Amino acid sequence: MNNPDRVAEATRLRVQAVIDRLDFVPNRPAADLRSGRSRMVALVVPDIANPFFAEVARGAVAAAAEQGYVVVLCSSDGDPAKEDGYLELLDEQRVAGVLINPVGNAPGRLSRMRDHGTSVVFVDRAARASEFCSVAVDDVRGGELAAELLLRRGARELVLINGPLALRQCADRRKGARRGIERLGLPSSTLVEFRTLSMTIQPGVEAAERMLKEIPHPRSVFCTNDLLAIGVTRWLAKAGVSVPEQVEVVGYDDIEIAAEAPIPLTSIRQPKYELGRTAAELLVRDIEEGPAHRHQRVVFQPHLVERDSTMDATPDVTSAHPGRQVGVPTPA
Amino acid sequence: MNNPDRVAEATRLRVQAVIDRLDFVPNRPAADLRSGRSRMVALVVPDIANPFFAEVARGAVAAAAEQGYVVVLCSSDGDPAKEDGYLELLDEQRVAGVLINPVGNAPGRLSRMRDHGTSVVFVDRAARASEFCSVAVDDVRGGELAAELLLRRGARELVLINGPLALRQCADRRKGARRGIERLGLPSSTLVEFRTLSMTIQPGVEAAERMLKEIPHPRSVFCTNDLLAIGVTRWLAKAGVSVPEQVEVVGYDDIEIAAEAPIPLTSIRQPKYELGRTAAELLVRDIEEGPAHRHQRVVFQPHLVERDSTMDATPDVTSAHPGRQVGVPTPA
DNA sequence: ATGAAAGCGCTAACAC
DNA sequence: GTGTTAGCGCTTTCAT
Repeated sequence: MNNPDRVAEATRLRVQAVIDRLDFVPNRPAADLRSGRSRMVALVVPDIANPFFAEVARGAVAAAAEQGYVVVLCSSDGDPAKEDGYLELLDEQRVAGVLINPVGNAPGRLSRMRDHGTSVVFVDRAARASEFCSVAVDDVRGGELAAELLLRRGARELVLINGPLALRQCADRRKGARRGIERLGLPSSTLVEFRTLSMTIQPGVEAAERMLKEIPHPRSVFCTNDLLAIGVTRWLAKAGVSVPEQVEVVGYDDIEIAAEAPIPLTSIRQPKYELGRTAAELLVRDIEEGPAHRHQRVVFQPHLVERDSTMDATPDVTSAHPGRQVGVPTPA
Repeated sequence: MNNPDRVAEATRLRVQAVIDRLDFVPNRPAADLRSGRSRMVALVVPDIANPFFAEVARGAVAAAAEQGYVVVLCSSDGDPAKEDGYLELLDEQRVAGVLINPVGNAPGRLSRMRDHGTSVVFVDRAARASEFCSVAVDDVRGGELAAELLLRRGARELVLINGPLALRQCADRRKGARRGIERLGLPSSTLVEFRTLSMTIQPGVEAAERMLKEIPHPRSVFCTNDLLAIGVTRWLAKAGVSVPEQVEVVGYDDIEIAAEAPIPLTSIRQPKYELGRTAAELLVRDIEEGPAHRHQRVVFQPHLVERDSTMDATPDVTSAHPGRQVGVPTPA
């Protein structure tokens, strides 16, 4: 049945007939038990409904499917206890591997699972290459891209609307903005930062209000995510400041509504799908190469999507609604 | 090990010590194979990243967890072939049950799976009660709620911005609007419908443009989803028509950005989480009751969430930002 | 209260 | 090319 070509045609047909008649469905867990192999892997993320992870999941599922693997989706709700519960479950289920964006200090359990023979790949989080494979996106470079775009016309200040620095993304994107400023030979005082407690629309509105009190005529604002940016543009509109003529605004993440906002938003896009694909490919390699496998770190480059919230850098090209992509994703 | 109380304390401790020392993890598939039972169920939906299904999933996962079951998430991407692939996989994995919002004509395979002993519950889609359990939301009632709200001030026309009637939701919500009009003793010509090909922001913008050409001074607009409504309000703003003073607008689904829109949107909320919970509860009942199980249909009632895009029906109550809920969810 | 034995559905290794 | 066999890790039953 599993090697249809190694069997006489007549027998094959006879078997097939019986399969159809009895409506036979093979018992996969039994097969896996016997063969000691499984083609099931898991993706564990804080929130599968988050567009970022949803797209990562698509990529991972597609790549896994190509290699004959299936992916089960686990959403830990950002709760370390739930995450650990899922990992325990997956361990018991004897999945062949796990793709994970850990929220808790999962490494302990993950190390044990790996010692059991379960492959592990970190997603959107760099891991020590000696321990696990990992795929991530270069957030520092993303911040740099935003800063370079905003400062290209000679603005003397760059406002950064940022979330909690405890989030690696926020810290990295700020570092990138700083680096961009440095590269252009501007003083570090060019960067003026306003911090929010959470990264949603309303805090963005409030941050913009604070900003205008301190800096009545900002030229350029970099928000470390799109929701903040939408909040900022909303307040600017209310205050009668026109975007992009008076202020240019750049967001981050390129979520779906960035293109659909009242003023379509220039943003930094992360290669989410590719992130998922690559993670799954690494995982399958890890699984199939066994102990011989050498872990590796892959870092993707983000790229700029220019829309109406910034002015055309190259006025001879029409800014299309879906956004022109500048730069190319580069696995490193 | 599975009945720690039926064993001498000393032995229990000795066993536990060995478990810890060897880092032993029980093999669940092997246990299931032997016992012929499984506590794994699946949720198959067109798009797990869709906020509606994401919330359904949360409810289902929570309810299942309470009963000791785990839920694996499958996103069929609205592709009948992928859906069927997942069902085949789940059949082979010998899951105990399946929660499904079918996109293809899955009933054939589902009937076979049920005959194999796999329980099946339809989600957000009524099933013939003789075949499967099902949970759904009353979209007709939702349309009626919207129409009643919009017509309460004596408007003589109700504009309906609707998607393709091929979608049951669109057809049902329209039917509800009609029923509302009828209830109020108004002529059926009160309803003026504009149709879009898809239910996103841009088609909403375009529909609003068409609407204003035909009806220069609409009083009330009901959009059969929130994205259409956001598009509509965007065009109205551009055209200088004020919401809600000149036109009241009601959306549907109460997605997250409905509350975050420039004009927070009045919408119809569906009890998504409860839908998932109830579906999972029915599924577990089906699984555990075995062949004795009687299938049942559960229908939830949607409710109105009033925000700034409609005027206060009861001016003495402050319209809070998160929205006042009118009406109570009612399993029927 | 504990141990021994059978067997769930399948695959791999071997003989025919 | 085809049939036979042992055994994956566990639960269940039965004997001690």
